[in-house]
Amino acid sequence: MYLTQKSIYAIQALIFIALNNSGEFVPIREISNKLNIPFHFLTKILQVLSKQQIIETCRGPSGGVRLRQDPNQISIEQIILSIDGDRLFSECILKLPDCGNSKPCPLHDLFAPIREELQKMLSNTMLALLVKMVRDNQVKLTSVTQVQDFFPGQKQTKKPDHS
Amino acid sequence: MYLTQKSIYAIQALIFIALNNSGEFVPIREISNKLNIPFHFLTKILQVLSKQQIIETCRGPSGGVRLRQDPNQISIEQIILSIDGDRLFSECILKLPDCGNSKPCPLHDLFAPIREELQKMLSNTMLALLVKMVRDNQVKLTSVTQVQDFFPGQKQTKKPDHS
DNA sequence: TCGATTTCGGAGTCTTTTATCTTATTTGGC
DNA sequence: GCCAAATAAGATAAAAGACTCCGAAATCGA
Repeated sequence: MYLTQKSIYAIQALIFIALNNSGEFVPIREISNKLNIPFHFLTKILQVLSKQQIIETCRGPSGGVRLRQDPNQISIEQIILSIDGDRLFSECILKLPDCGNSKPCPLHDLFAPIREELQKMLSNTMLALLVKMVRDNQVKLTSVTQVQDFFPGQKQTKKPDHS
Repeated sequence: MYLTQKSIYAIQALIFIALNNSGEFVPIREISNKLNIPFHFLTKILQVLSKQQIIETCRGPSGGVRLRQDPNQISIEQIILSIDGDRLFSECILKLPDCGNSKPCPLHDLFAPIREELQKMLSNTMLALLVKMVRDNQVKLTSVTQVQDFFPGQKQTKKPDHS
């Protein structure tokens, strides 16, 4: 309703990448498997984040992706803007093409403060905070997974990959 | 981004119907023409609003639709709920199926107050208020139309209908 | 250098939402 | 009773969003 599936995947993936932020590249396939995100779809999302300088990629064996910026510097707003553009923050609620302050739609003025607050919240929320919450097990990143499952415990039940 | 096209059309149509709230039935074709809403699509939306007791319909010559409730009693929230259900107010931002207060998603707690405020605003905003704003020409209902155009002024340039 | 592994990028498919078409059914007036 | 005007409802089509496939390019290790 608020975010596209792309943005959702982008946020989840970046949290996962930041969790493994040891300087090594995380293979996209691993992200896809652990978070249950369709592999090829994720690939394209990460390509966008790469062009936006949020992550960097490396091909070949032991390649993958890693953060290019400090997770304390990456806001959730920035992620959403990279993937969805600014529709969430600026498009008219009733989709009137020229809705603005001079001749707004009936909901414009009522909505404006709320979406402003939303944008403020998202621009003040840094990736690092969400990562901390996941790491402390206060929140979950997927419907079934616990943090422990993200890290090389032992016998990884090999799931069929989502290619 | 926030509302589906159906909800948007529903809100616009109800404002238009309330503008013509003289006790007579407003033909759906007229709403469709004046607001540039696809006729058959609008028909189905209004059928839902009819089942929800928000409007009543009448077939046959000089038939159409009219409000069943006082526009002061119809909230925008109610319209959205009728058409889209409560997804806007309750569905997890990251679409985690079991995101709740016990084990939420990373954005749950940050989003909660904002969407609560959104719901409060929409439940406090009554159709009558939006109607007044349109009537007073403070806001516009479609991208091009002025209030005067809604009422039988004179030579109506007959547009091709959107069937 | 070769082969395996991984991302890149273009094209194509599937699914959901939005919109259209067609055939009833109801209603009112003559 | 019949015709015209309107909504009701089901089937179909188009557009957008979500997802897949495949060949190419880069990289690493043997």
